[in-house]
Amino acid sequence: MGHHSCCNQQKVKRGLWSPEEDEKLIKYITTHGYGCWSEVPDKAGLQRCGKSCRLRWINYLRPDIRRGRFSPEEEKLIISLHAVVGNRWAHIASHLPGRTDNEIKNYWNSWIKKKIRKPNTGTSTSSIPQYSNIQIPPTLTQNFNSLAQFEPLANQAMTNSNPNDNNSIFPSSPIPLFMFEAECGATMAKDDHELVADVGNLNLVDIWSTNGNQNDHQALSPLCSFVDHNYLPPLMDGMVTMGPPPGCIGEDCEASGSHECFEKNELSEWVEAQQYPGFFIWDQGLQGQIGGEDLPVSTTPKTNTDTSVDTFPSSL
DNA sequence: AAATTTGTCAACCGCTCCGGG
DNA sequence: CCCCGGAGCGGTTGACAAATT
Repeated sequence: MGHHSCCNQQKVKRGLWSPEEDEKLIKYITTHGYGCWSEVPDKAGLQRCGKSCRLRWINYLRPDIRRGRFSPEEEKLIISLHAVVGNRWAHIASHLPGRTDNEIKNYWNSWIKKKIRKPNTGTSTSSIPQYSNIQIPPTLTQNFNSLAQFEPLANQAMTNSNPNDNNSIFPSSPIPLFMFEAECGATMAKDDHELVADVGNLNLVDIWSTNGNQNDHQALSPLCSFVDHNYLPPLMDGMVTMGPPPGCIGEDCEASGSHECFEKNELSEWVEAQQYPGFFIWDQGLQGQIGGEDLPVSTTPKTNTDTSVDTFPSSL
């Protein structure tokens, strides 16, 4: 009869909500509150399934909803949180009062589409547009000058960032300082990401792995921690673009860019040789700046002829 | 100016988790 | 222990709007 399991009513309306339906739902919820969504349609006189009512209320009708464009601060928050927790929209939304996971997800998806529109050709040409004026959040710019400074925080991050724990507090940890994916998000397998955190000191270059292949990296990296991460944060002021570094360990390294990880010292040496202190530089145009030093992009020996300077939403 | 492509966004679908029986 | 139903989550769709050709 009903072609949908959650909708047992005779006539179940779907699609966009009419103002009249909204009014009914608002009236019902504001007077009765909600306990069981599946009984809301009946009691409110709506030809909808409970799930649809819940979604409508949560995403659009509840009084504390915040509408309109994301503020620059909100956008920055989303970007930095997403860099850490990946597509955990509800988690990100919990840091933005009045915003919903759906809204943030939509925003990110259209934003990301811009970012990865041009397919990655496998050369060092970045398909990632360069954005300006994005402030790196304070937790990402802290400088660490010694392992002794860094290690307690890393341990804390490890302790608190159980990938199986939805309530992991990883985002509020001072770790990571900054992370990058080994490859362009456009071509990367979702669960095969490698992240590198540079703590502003070449001795402390470390490899971070997503939970896709964490075991591989755990053995190599004493400070390894796990984050769920799908896409890079955008390039920021002072970031540079270069080809993949040498010294990659692993057979598919050449072909795929850098699917395997680097020995700590090899990567450190290589980074040092680039004469860009404060940076580490990574595969295929994805690299970053640590510690707030702005090196002009023009100093980059760039092989990059990228002209796709997509504009970041104007409010930034 | 019409047709086509691209973008936006609310809503849907299927899945997992969890708690009660 | 399993089964069931509801809540919540994230990927995806599709209607409509906007942009482009």
